[in-house]
Amino acid sequence: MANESILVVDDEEDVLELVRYNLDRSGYHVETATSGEEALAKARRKLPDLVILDLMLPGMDGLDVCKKLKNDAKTEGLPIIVLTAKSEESDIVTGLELGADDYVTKPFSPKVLIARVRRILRRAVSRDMEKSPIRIRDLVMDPGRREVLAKGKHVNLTFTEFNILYALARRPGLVLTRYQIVDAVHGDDYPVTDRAIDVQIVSLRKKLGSCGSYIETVRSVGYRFKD
Amino acid sequence: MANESILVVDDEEDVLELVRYNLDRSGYHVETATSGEEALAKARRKLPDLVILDLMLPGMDGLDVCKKLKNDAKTEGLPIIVLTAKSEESDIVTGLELGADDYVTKPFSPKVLIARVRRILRRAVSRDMEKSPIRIRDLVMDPGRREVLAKGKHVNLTFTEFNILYALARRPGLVLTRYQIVDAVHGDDYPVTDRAIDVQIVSLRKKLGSCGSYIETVRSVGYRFKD
DNA sequence: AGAAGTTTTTACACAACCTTCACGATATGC
DNA sequence: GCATATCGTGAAGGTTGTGTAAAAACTTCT
Repeated sequence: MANESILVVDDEEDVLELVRYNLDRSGYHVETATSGEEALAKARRKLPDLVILDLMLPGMDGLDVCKKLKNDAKTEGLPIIVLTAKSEESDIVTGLELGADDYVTKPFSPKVLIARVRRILRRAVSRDMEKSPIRIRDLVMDPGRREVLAKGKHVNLTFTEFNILYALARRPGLVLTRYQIVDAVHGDDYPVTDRAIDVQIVSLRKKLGSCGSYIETVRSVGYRFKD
Repeated sequence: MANESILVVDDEEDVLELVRYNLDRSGYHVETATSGEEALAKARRKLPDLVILDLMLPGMDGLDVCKKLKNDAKTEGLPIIVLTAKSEESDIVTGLELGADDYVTKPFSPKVLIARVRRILRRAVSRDMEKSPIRIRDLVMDPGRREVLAKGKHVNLTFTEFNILYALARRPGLVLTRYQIVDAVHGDDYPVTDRAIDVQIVSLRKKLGSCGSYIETVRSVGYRFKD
């Protein structure tokens, strides 16, 4: 896989180095910027896959950078992780409202940062994947439109139902455990009982009518889409 | 299902009880310790699958425990979740640098804790999974799909049958005792009579048809997959 | 804040499964 | 070839996992 590039924006040199070192070690390509202006310029010139943005910047504020990135058509889809001191809680909220995807509070552990980076990038990748519709026998799923057709008839699924079906239908034959399904729907370590999945499966099968039997139960393991 | 054992270390009795109650309910086996020394002793005596460690301990500090666990060859691979009060942020970082795998800040919700526990434990398990299919003569096993083909024909195996066959087929020619097989299927110390294996073997051979003869009996030792 | 819709938990029945048991079959050592 | 330990096998019983409905807990919208 082409290794993703990450733009890190912070005015403190040592933070920059710490982050660069760790991301490097995890196989990412790192660009840096020490001011908001530089960050915007670099982001526009060579679109990175992710921006890690300190909110405390000299001159142009981190929140402004965030806003500008989200307002530019070219960079609006760019995921942003906001870096902030614990005390600036309100900034976190503002940041997230402005479109940041996640935040990490200083002081942060490299491990946590890397984990967040991975999660965000994984999400981005799967967003790309979601472009091409899936067609299996008489079931069609269009991830872009979030639309499902079973035997040509439109089926109305909820958010969770759609995601579960998509996770299964994307890799027919592959068995997913209930917790893998939870991950696919809500991201890592979302706290639910596994029985929640069963309930969703029931209503999925019901809504899908005769296509409902495409979802197979693999006893004491999980579920799979019939191949 | 093999239930994992978790060692919980905290000096406050009520925290201990809260954690125990919730982990119990989720099907884990819980051991407890109220001091660092006790924790180290118990961890070494009977290796748990995971340690939940409060950093605030009387006597030996939680960080020391963490360090000691990571320095002992026997326990270095042991995943650790660190429990800590919100205010001790710097300890979290230190903890993670010392090799802790995750942290939860007090006060914590049981749900979140359980989710973290699951994630950590799952990591260990799923490393085994996602393996490539095995092909021996006219038998094919795909662990990701939990699918078996004998002479090109699909064979429907139960959870236990599949696991036994997989354990044997993974190392053709190697003899496994009945208890090694039990371990492979249910994890350590699962209480069954060894005759239970025989019964499973019978139905396996029956279902596999002519491929059934690939499973050889090694009298007074166990079974093996014919090489 | 209330309502509508969605998701999760809870509880229970039922079916599938695993283990045990009992006894016959088969191998092994003498 | 006989005695003995070990294995094969069918049936019974207990355990576990799943389907399902209904209630509780969240969300979102008004």
